Amino acid sequence: MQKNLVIVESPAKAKTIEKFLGKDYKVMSSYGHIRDLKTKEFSIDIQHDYAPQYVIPADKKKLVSELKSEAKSAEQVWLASDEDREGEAISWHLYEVLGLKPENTKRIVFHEITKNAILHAIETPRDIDINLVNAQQARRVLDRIVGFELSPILWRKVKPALSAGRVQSVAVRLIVEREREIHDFVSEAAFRVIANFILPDGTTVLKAELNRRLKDKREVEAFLESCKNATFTIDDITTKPVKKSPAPPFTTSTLQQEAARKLGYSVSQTMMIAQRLYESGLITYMRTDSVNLSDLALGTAKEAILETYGEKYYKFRHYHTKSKGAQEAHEAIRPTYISHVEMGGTPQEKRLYELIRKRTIACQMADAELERTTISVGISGQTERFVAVGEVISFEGFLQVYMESNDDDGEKEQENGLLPPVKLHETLSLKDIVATERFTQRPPRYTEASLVRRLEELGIGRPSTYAPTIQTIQNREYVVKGDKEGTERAYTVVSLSNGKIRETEKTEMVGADRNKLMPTDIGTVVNDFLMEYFPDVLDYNFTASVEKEFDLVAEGELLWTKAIDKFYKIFHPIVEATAAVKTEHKVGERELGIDPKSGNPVFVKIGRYGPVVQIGVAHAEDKEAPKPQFASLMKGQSIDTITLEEALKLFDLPRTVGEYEGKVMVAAVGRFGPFIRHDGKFVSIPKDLNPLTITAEEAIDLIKGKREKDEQRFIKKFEEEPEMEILKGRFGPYISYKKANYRIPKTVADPAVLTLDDCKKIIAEAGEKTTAKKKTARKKQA
DNA sequence: CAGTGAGCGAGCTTCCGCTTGACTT
Repeated sequence: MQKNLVIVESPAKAKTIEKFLGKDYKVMSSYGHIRDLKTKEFSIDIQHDYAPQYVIPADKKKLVSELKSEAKSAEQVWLASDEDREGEAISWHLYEVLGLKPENTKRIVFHEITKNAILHAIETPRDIDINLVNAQQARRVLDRIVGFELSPILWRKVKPALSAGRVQSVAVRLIVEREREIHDFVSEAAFRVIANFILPDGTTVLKAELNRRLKDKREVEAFLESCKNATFTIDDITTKPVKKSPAPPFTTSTLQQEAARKLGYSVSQTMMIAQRLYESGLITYMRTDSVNLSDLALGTAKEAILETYGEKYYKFRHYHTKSKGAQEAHEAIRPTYISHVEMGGTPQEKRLYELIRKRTIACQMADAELERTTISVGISGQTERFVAVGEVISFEGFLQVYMESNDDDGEKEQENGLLPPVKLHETLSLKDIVATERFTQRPPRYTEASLVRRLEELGIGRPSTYAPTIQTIQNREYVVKGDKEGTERAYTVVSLSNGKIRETEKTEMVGADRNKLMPTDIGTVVNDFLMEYFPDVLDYNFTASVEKEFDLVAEGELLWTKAIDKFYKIFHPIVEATAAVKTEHKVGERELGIDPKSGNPVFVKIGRYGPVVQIGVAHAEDKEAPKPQFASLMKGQSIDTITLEEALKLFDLPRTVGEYEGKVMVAAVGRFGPFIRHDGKFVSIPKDLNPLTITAEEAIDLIKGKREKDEQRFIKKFEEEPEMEILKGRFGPYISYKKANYRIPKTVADPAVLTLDDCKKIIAEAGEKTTAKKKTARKKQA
């Protein structure tokens, strides 16, 4: 017999709120949305004003029936989902699905999870805001139309199972365009000139840089020549105070960026760890775009700062969320209790918690004060000067606790440290001058985190979707996260020392990248295709402009169906027209030339299974005609750059490498990369070897190596039961029996002592579990 | 730190945003 039922979005929230409200209230969670469009069908009735067909997903049925029965027996139902568009829609769906009545249903919102805030919310209920709900429906329907009309075009024109959408397609575009910028980038060289002077004391060195870079070697030589007999005098010393302010508290996107820079976590790793911290009650909600801090948090941060650092270090700061229509449904990401320093958990969790705690405290601390000193060294007879800049921290302020990192992975500018004491008009003696050829930097490739930052700047995607979007564009093989080897570049160093000018050639590695996002052939082809036919959807401002429409809907000034209709009337005809274009050649196809052996044309294109070379064309009607030949491109090759010669070489595979133990060895490229087949067994060919050039000796070494490794995998075999094996795997020892694998219980200290009967027992015990698991695994795949 | 190892004619595939789950053999 419950008097009141409160429904919130997340179970962790439900737990805390229940404590505040006492025994007259039962608090349950909807676990996000409880109803959505069907997953496999279009589910929008275009003819009838875009009516959406909503269903309750299978995994929500049980929850919904529980909510329904609780709602029935409650005197009053309180819908307490978040205050934003999605939250309002969740409340509305609950209202509809649970069959709630207006007289005993109330909609409440609160901005922080404290007793006072919740009690206040209960005292000031309102009704469901149907305009806000309609803005959400418009957003949902638009995304479905875009996704489900564009994707099938890609299946027909490019490759099956591809996808396109308002968010993911722009993410891919950013990466494709950045790669083109990098490709087209021409670096410019200039000489950076650094002098080392000796102060009058005869020992102290002052390092200073010329106030401009010199164009070329001739200019450098002329300049150095002119310095040979010049005098160097300190002609100016200025000192001015500089202030630095702390960064605002974490949102999802800034947390992802800082955790990547400072801790090296991937975007999804950060979210998983943050989720655990949230569930343990250590931090506030981790999916938020708000930089707002509750009064309680501001108060405890103040206390912590006063106690640890003193009054001088404290400064009250209030941060405002930039996005218009400020949906301060959540707070910034912060520790639940700022006084809480030590915590249990894994080292990863500890490090992320510490990062969040420090950032939160720092944002309420005083500015750091620095003194920047600039020393100018004049050169007799010249207008150029050498300049030395040094910074001294006069008051640490927030830097005591936390300093935000930046992305630059370019060349490190010299640290501005402390400068030696000097006097104005002092004459310095020259130790040496070194002019080093430096090049302008190409634009950087995106990391996961910097892509998230860019998407957020464009207003595309939400905190809950950044990580999944990055996953999707990689799953579709539009983008790969990987390393790029650098290239060697020569540069010149010209120096003046002991009155002599010397020139040396040096080399450096440039352009190497680790863990960066790069487009694949598929990503590039799909992007170019979409850019050609659907530039409006791919426009960086598309989301912003439809959001403006949704805002009008939310304010009740525009019918949501009108907003959708306006878009659909323009969009759908293009879809129809594009689908109707019969192309003989696939999108992105390129002719390389003629195969000298057969005289047939050679193409590269995106095939059913990825990039492929094709010789000859198919003749569907003529069964006698020779079929075209196919060969997949190898890793590192691209349909944009592959030459006819390279393409024809691919047809040399599979290739017989030689014989070993009386059996042939064949090199080929399979689904998982290049391999050697020998005696019915497969061995992968490592990166540094090529299946086109691998020798018999190298292949035999690989086979031997593989055999050795296989031996080490076995912990135990049983003669009486050859199908039973104990093996070493990635997750520890396991039993393999009749092609199925079984985990060894943790109670077994040494798996090598297990007998055949022990193994059979383990299998029998695990038997029921595994069959159940397999069923769910299959469901997931379907 | 394992396992896998083709094809280019069906079938099925797909969106974005809200939320955790049951578990790695």
